Formats: sequence, C-alpha cells, structure tokens
Amino acid sequence: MDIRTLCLGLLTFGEATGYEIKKAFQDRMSMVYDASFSSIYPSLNRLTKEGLVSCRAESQSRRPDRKVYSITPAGREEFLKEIHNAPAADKFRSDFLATLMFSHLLQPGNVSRLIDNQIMDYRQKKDELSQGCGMKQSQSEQFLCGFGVTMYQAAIEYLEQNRHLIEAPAPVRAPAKQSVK
Amino acid sequence: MDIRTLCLGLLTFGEATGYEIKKAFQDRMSMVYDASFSSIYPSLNRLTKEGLVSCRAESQSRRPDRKVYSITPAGREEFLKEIHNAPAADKFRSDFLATLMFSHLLQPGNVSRLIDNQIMDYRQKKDELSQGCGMKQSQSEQFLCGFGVTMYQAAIEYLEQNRHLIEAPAPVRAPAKQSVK
DNA sequence: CGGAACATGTAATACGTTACATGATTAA
DNA sequence: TTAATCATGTAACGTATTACATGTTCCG
Repeated sequence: MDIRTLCLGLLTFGEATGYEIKKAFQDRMSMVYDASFSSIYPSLNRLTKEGLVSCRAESQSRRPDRKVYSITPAGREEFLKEIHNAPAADKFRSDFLATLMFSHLLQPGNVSRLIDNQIMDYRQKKDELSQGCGMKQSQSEQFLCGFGVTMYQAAIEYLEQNRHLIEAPAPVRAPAKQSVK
Repeated sequence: MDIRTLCLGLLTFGEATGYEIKKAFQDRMSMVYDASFSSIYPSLNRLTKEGLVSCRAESQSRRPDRKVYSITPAGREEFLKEIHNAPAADKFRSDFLATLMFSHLLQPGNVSRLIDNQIMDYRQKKDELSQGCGMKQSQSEQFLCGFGVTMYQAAIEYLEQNRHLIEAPAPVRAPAKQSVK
C-alpha cells in the first residue's frame, strides 16, 4: 500500500492537515509504515486533483496556509475498494540478520556486541510500543500494538536463547572449500 | 544494505555467476532480502568497474557468455568495512496490519476471512522455512532460519489468541466524533 | 536563547521493480 | 509439449528519500 492510499485511509478518521497526517503516521502506523513530508504533501495534492479528497485552506498570518483535507465520497469508495483487495505479503528487511549471515568474517567479540546491541534495540522499541499501547483508544490500534510487542518479545527471546549457536561456532572437522551454491 | 553490497557479500562464499547469485539470494537470504536479475547484473557490472570483483568470461555455444565473478582483496576489505558498521534498523512493512487499522470500514466477516488467510499464509511460510532449515549447512544459516520460524510462530499465536479483539468489537457507548489526531 | 512544534513545498537523487529482448537445453 | 533451468542484459517506470527553501510561535 503506498503513501497516497494510506493518507486517504487516515482521512477516514476525520479531516486533517498534511502536518497532522504525518503525526498520525508516527502515532498510529509507525509499526508498519512511515512517511516523510516529502511524500505526504505531494500525495495530498494528487488526491485533491483526483477528486478523492477536498481541501479547505485556512489562511494564517505569517505562516503557510493551513490546508485542511477531507475525504470525499469518491475517495471513501476508492479506499474501500483498496482494503478489500488481498493484502500484499509482509516485507521484512534486516541488516542485522544480513550481517549475521556473514558472521564467519567477524571476530567473536564483534558478533556478541552486535547481538547485545540488537537486543537492547528491540527491548527499547518494545517498551516504547508498550507504553503507547495503553494510550490507544481503538481496538484495532491496541491489537496492532500488541502484535508489535509480541514480535519484539519473540525476537529478544530467540536471540537470548540461540546466540550461542553463532557466538561459539562448532569447529568444523574437515573444512570443505565453500561455495555460494 | 543495498543489493550491490549483498552481492559482494555473497561472493565471500566463493565465485559465482549472476545467475547463481540470484539463487543464493533465494536460498540463503530470502528471509531478509530479495533481488531480481535487473538489480543483480548491473550491480555486478558496477562492482567490476570499481575493482571490487573480477570477472572471468567463459564462452558457451549458443548461450550468453557465462561470467564468473570473484571477490578481489579490495572487495573483501570494502565488505569487511561494511559489516563493521552498525546495521540499519529493521524494517517491517505489512499491508495486512495496515488493513486491520481500518477494520472499522470492513464487515466482520471480511475481517475474519482476512485473518484466516493471513494465518494460513504465515503457516505456509513457516513450514517452507522449517523444511529448508534442516538442509542448511552453516550455523549462521540455521540461526537465521530459526529466527524466521520463531517469528512466524509468534505471529500465528498472537493472531489466534487475540483475533477476537477486532472480530467482535465491543460496542462503544457514546461514539464520540473521531479525529485523526 | 535554544529547541521543539507549527506549516508547506520543490529538486535532486537513490534504489529497485516490471516489462522487454533473446534463445538453447533438459526433464516430466 | 510444456515447463523449468540456464544465461545476460536494457529501458521505462514507480516510489520514496534527503537536502534545500522559508519562516513564526511557544515553552523552558
């Protein structure tokens, strides 16, 4: 789902400015998506051109016009259609895990440090998410939040329980010439 | 980590053609990264220009030259440097979860179907990964594989145990006018 | 006085994908 | 005979990011 569609979706919760949508991304979607102003503002302009949102400009003194966007019936319909499509598969990218694929090139101490840091990272993100969870109003938000917390917890436990596998590599008896295949 | 760097990394396991690197991506890295020929071939050409890999062409009859790439000392050094950098944070994108954020726009039956499908999906991916796990030779590969299996399992359990939260939304007493904020 | 929050936008750039182009060999 | 595997590449396109551009207001 692209930023444009997600902006449209966020507007189903009520009208908002680009600035507020950015905050909504951070507050409610940061677990699964994020967006910068440079993708939000053009998206909003495009949605307006397409007639999927309408825009009311409030002029402010010494500041850019505050542009308040609302979803139109056409926009609502479009978004409804979108969320009835089968969702694309989850995508997970991890430089941490990718690096561990090459742990044969690192010294044991470095592998340990890498894992330590990653655990601390996961812990912190989990805590941040947990804290936010309580403040969420809707069930969906709490559900998502809980999902994130669960995932982080599982990752932490896996790392703690299995790190020895790559920290103390079992000596290979007959080190065959390796190949990519 | 970009495809170019990952190609360089895969070549630390031994020489390979672009075609074989594509397979390596699928076999060993699919959990955390994937790449198409259209990003691999240009990467390899660029790495060659940069002197980080060398290329030996084997001419074949009625088929494009088989180009076998090897990492050079400079390439090895470059990659070493790369994996000693602090890894970028994990990225997780989920259209499924994003869709659930908008479950207030879906009928209960659709929410249930969505979750059912997602669980089946996760189960299948977990099984595929589990199967592959046994065949992996190196500890790092088994470690990564195990990580993936653990994550899928955690996701499945969370969905099964918490789906009722969004399948049967508790009736709101005084439905306040919602807002994005 | 400094930094966060408010407020919107463009330009240049990076990174990757799908579609296009071409074709032989081998196993089911 | 049909699909998979082998084998390499370019062109067009999409999508998002970082850097640039420009301020005011409010809180500590």
